[in-house]
Amino acid sequence: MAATLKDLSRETGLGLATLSKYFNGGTVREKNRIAIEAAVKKLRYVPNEVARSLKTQQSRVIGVVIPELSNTFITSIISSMEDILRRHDYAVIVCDCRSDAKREKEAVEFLLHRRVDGLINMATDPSGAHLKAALNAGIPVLLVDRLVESLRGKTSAVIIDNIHASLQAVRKLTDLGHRRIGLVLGSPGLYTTNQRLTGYLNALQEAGISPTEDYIRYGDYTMDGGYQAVQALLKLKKRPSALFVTNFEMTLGAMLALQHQNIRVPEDLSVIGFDKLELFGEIFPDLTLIRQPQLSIGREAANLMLDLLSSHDAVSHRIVTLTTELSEGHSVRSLKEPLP
Amino acid sequence: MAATLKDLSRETGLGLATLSKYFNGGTVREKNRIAIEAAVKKLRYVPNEVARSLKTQQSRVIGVVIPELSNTFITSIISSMEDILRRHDYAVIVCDCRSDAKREKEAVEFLLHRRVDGLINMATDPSGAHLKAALNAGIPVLLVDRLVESLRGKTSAVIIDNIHASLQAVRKLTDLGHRRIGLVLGSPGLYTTNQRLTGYLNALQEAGISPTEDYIRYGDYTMDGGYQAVQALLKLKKRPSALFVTNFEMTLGAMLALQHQNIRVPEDLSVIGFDKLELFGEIFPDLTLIRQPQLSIGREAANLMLDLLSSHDAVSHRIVTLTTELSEGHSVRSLKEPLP
DNA sequence: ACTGAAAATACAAACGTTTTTTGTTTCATT
DNA sequence: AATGAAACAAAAAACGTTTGTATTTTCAGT
Repeated sequence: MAATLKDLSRETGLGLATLSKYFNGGTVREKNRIAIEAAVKKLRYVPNEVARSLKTQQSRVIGVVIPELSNTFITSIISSMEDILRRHDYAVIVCDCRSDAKREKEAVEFLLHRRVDGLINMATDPSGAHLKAALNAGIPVLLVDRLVESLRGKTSAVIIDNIHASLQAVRKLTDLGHRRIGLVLGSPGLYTTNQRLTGYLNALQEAGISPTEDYIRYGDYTMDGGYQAVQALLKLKKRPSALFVTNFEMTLGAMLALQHQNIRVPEDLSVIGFDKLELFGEIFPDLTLIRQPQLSIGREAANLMLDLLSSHDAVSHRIVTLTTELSEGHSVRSLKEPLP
Repeated sequence: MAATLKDLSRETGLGLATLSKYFNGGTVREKNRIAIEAAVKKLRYVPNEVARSLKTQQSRVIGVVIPELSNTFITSIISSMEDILRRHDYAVIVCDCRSDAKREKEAVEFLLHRRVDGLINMATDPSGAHLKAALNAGIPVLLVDRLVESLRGKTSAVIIDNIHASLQAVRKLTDLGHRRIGLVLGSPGLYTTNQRLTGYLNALQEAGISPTEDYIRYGDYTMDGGYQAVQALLKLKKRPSALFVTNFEMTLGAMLALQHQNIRVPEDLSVIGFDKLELFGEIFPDLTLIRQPQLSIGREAANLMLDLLSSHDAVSHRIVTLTTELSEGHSVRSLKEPLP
């Protein structure tokens, strides 16, 4: 059906080598160029990337393994990543593993069979076991958003400065006189959970506050988890005067819980959230929150991967840390001034 | 680096054909099976899908071209699609064209170069020009969510019954005595826009109401568009008593506009929206709306594509139409009963 | 142990490129 | 007219599989 180089060769009378050279950016004589282009149009020739991949031993495909496709934080990262990679002629195969470690491992194996040139992973399995095969195969692995301890030094990564983000948020609260600060974290064990907890503890220490176990809650990074966590916090005898919620879904859940309990923000309770996303920004427009630069994360990841692919000099792994921004709304009040 | 069949052949003393047969589900002698499995483990052999693709002339890759990756309606379809396809050993390359017809065409070409076995497209360009190359190449094309008129009979499709969905919603309103019904549509020219308008007009006719041009607004399927459209509707001398908003983002925008204008739902205005999505359901929990079965759309699309791929009997194109559901909340009131 | 059929295997060609080698043509420069 | 470089042709090997044909092995039935 589809035309091949051989057909082109017959049509133009040129040799395979010349044609191959033409398609790979080499120079050919003007009249040959014209002949080739005419033949391409006539025979509707398109280069067969599969054959090319086999010969060059690179597929020009990047595998991306993520915990969840239906998550705007993740898709906006992927979107900006894919954009850049495709512009460099790399295709992206995305595998959604539904936050399931077994599926994640299968996805990595699936991608290795397909001989992807590189792997980008937002890790579900904190042990990193799923990535061993990829590292053995010698293909570059790039972690996004979550570091994997056991792979320190073996992979590159693009992350945000979680500790500082958390520190910054909580410091804001202590600066304004808050001493009872509730923290809503993701699932225990995850990299970002640990980091954001550390930042919180650092900020408390800085302010000379000793942490209260009851104020630290785990909400699984889901809206419902955030909702439950806040409900629990509100039931405490000594209620917190402020909340820091460490991802977007949980922030949404937290706000709903507060709304349902008729708690005013910031009069009754101060709140700092996480990840302003377009649509939701309009619903709770005045929230103070930590913003992650999703577009930059995607861009850095794509560029770093392209670097890794072009420099074969093996093991120069880089960890790119991006900074977050504290976007000030009106959901935090100072305890030092009385309410009007 | 990576082991090949030849290495396995050397290691086990078996021929290539035998090994190939083994990997493709054929039977080999017990002792050979054991030898092969040992060698696979020892040499860490993984089949090279690229070589396999070249030989078999199928890439086992499906290309998916969508207008926007950061859209939960779309990603939830893709998610369920990818799940099924991967289980059948098909990889999915997703190309986000940002609702740009030029990018869409480039994406299709990109995928054709990679010799995808099939193409799934939620079309941005209503003319369908971008798909010609794919049809010429003879690969199956499957449209999702949006039909392309010019391709009638040349592609399969999975859609919802837009006319009926719209009819059902608007009939609900007329049944309750509403006669001034505002309609917020997507971008002019899009398939779904036209269909949903038709359903609206049919319902009006059924109720003996002649349509008012002022009540029909285009909101581009964006939240902001919905917001603006509703604001314009509210400025009319004869305000509508009810609204039907035809996608999720616009429904959100509409609700915000109403909130900002202190319009009570349903006391002051009845509203029927579109596409309940998890997170938002909690924010406006009592909305009456049309629900699309995203998971089913994805599932049907995947299965239909698998069908198309296995049956080479060319031109048996099928259009699968799924039904929507009117999910009743409390955002619609009857004009036949006085307010309490 | 002998036969015959079925199962298992070996061999080689093919898929569509890239790349190397060897040798030829083209064409501007001296 | 001679020189040299760039462009070209032709042929062949290679990438790692699959597959058709031909050959060998296996083993039940005698």
